[in-house]
Amino acid sequence: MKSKKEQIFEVSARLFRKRGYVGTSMRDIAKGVGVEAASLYNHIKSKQEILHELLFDVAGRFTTGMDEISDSSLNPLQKLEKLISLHVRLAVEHTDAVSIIIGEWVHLEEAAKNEYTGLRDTYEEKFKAIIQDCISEGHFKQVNPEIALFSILSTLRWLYSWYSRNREISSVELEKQMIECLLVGLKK
Amino acid sequence: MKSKKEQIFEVSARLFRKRGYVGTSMRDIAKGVGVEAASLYNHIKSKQEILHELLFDVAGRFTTGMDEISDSSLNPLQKLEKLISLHVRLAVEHTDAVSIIIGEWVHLEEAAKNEYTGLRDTYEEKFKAIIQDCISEGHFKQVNPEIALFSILSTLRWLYSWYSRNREISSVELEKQMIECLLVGLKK
DNA sequence: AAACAATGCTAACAATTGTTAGTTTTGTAA
DNA sequence: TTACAAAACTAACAATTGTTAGCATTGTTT
Repeated sequence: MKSKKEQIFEVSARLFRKRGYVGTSMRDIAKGVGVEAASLYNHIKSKQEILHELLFDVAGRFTTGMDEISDSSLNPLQKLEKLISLHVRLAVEHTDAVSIIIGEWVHLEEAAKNEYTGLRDTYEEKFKAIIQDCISEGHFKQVNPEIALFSILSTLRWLYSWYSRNREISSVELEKQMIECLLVGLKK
Repeated sequence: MKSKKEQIFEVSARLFRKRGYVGTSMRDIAKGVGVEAASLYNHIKSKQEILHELLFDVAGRFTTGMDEISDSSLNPLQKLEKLISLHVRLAVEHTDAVSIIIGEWVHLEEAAKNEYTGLRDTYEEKFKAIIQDCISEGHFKQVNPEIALFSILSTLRWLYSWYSRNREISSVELEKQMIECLLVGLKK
């Protein structure tokens, strides 16, 4: 059974995704939970805390996943496949939270925002390093690694959006197709 | 010389991008323009009108561009290249507005929101048709066209964000690299 | 100079915001 | 049953929101 605090986070994630952080009032959240707005404060400290919790929880899952993959003994191409798998899994399991991490981090208060962008930059750096390894070890052509990173990452970031519109595809199939499109290429 | 109305749209685009539509007040916009909030209403009808104008202006540029390319006599692969070129150009020339089209359309009021999603769906359908032509005419492998569409489009949508962080690259070079990554593929 | 419209200003409005204080209800342990 | 803590409620707060009304200033046309 879910605790009230968890309920609040769940409802908030759904509403933040639909109307944004600023566009969602504490009274909206309260209504979703089935309680008066003031009662929320028996469980949480502030509205900002909700955003912070939602965002850093899923950010942590990404960075943990990245570290495991990055530190593994797989070859760089296999690492990329694992990263795609990570993104697919998190997009499927935490659709709303992933949506928020992408669109609503700007509404974190200054200190938390800096912390978040730091995490994100580190994540992107590690991602890029793996792509560069793919190039130097001869798996990839001599493409601009920045642009390859950007191309892959933006697709992975959008996964949550696409997945919520096309639930019928299995995540295994989705993963396979993503590898084909992103890593192998479309051209015959 | 820019009219006051154009100034308002310009400032609004910048602020909407930074803090979102709901997170930007009319007083914020007024300060950016150098005027009192009430004075804005000599030039515009409402805050919603600003969002509507910004959004549908750039949406129109996308649909016009798509129609020209779609109706042309180019082969489907050339059409895709033209589409990439279109997205690069609009991301460079209208960075803020493109950002808004992606993140803030949810704050359109109901009727306009439906109109917008209609435009977007049509756009995506035409995009997908071109990809399907690429497959059936033998330019592309037998990939899932939905996923190929999604992969390409999400990268193109994220262009504005990447471009604002990496201004030094020329848009010609950017375009070339995008074609390589998105259409040809990374694998050696 | 007189007349005019365009555009600015101040002041105010009703509604909504996040949050707090104080009190009552609920559920559990003694 | 009594006692106590958890969690709900009502009421209210100061601030901010988009917008309007009414008036002053500006610049242009007669």
